[in-house]
Amino acid sequence: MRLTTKGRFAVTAMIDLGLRQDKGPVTLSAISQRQRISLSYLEQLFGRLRRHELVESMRGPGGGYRLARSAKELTVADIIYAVDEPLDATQCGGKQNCQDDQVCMTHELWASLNRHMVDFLDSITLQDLVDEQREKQSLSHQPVTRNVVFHDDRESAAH
Amino acid sequence: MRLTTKGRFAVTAMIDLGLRQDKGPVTLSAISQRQRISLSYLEQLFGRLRRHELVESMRGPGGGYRLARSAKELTVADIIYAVDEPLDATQCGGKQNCQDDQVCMTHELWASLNRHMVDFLDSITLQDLVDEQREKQSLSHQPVTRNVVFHDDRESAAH
DNA sequence: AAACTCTTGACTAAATTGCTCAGGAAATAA
DNA sequence: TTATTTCCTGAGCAATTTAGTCAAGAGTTT
Repeated sequence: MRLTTKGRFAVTAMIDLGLRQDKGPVTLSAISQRQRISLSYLEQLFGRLRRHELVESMRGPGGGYRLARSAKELTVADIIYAVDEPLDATQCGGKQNCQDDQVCMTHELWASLNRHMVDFLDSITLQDLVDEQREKQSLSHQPVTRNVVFHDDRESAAH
Repeated sequence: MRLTTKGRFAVTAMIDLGLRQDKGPVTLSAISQRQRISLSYLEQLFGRLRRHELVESMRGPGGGYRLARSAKELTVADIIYAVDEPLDATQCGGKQNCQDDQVCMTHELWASLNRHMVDFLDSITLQDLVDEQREKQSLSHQPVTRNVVFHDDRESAAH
């Protein structure tokens, strides 16, 4: 399980889609404008999301993308795996050049943390994130900046 | 919060250190051999870990590294932040080129998922991982491969 | 002095990120 | 049929990151 900005772009776009798909298919150019992600990059990401059957596409005017399943049955882990592809994490990658116990231990260390991560990200559904987002929007129409705490404490401590 | 193989190397190395530091300082070359991570790369990683005061170093024969605090007070998030540095995640990075609500929404989407991740990784201590590892080693001295399930189901489905 | 270990910095090949650009292919509307 | 809209594909690319190598040094111990 790898977590980079690529996966984040995908999750962001999927939340946008989840928030709006009730009014029919959502075009990539709309998502591009709202979320400030380049159209071409979105096309790449949605190509993968489609091939992994997380979204469905419709061409032509009035077309766009729709979720292929209910947002409740779509987890963050699903999305990240769709765009972030394989990654075997361990050096020996399950293959059997794993000759002594020590390499297997490295193997095990990884697998362990990885399992934690996957379990966690698999427990968050797209619906959760959509709901969270709807709540925030209905609560305040003031600048949302107040909510954006982030991990600034850590970062300012680092520098 | 970014999660790449770099962070994993660091966590692996720290678990190795946690498992062995009771017998005195642990050298990087020992970790390098056990975990199959290049010595030079470990040197880079431990430079950061030391500067963030997660580990202490001792030079000369018999020297090596030791945890700077108890493994209970060291979380996975600490380690990952130490080696993976800043990363502002949002496009506007807290700065005020965030002119309309829409950019702020992207902002908010990120911050939200990020908070989930940080909370989670902050809840796992190095001690947790060390204990888990000790348990596994004492349980079986058979090849550990059985435990390594990973996400193969997902990957084989993809290809 | 010799051996050991950390420490720093310069450099590098390969991969990944986040695009641009150029063309198609399918669906709809005129 | 033609124009328009949208998805779809692939090539290419600059910047950054990854995971190293190599070389020289600085502090400790024997």
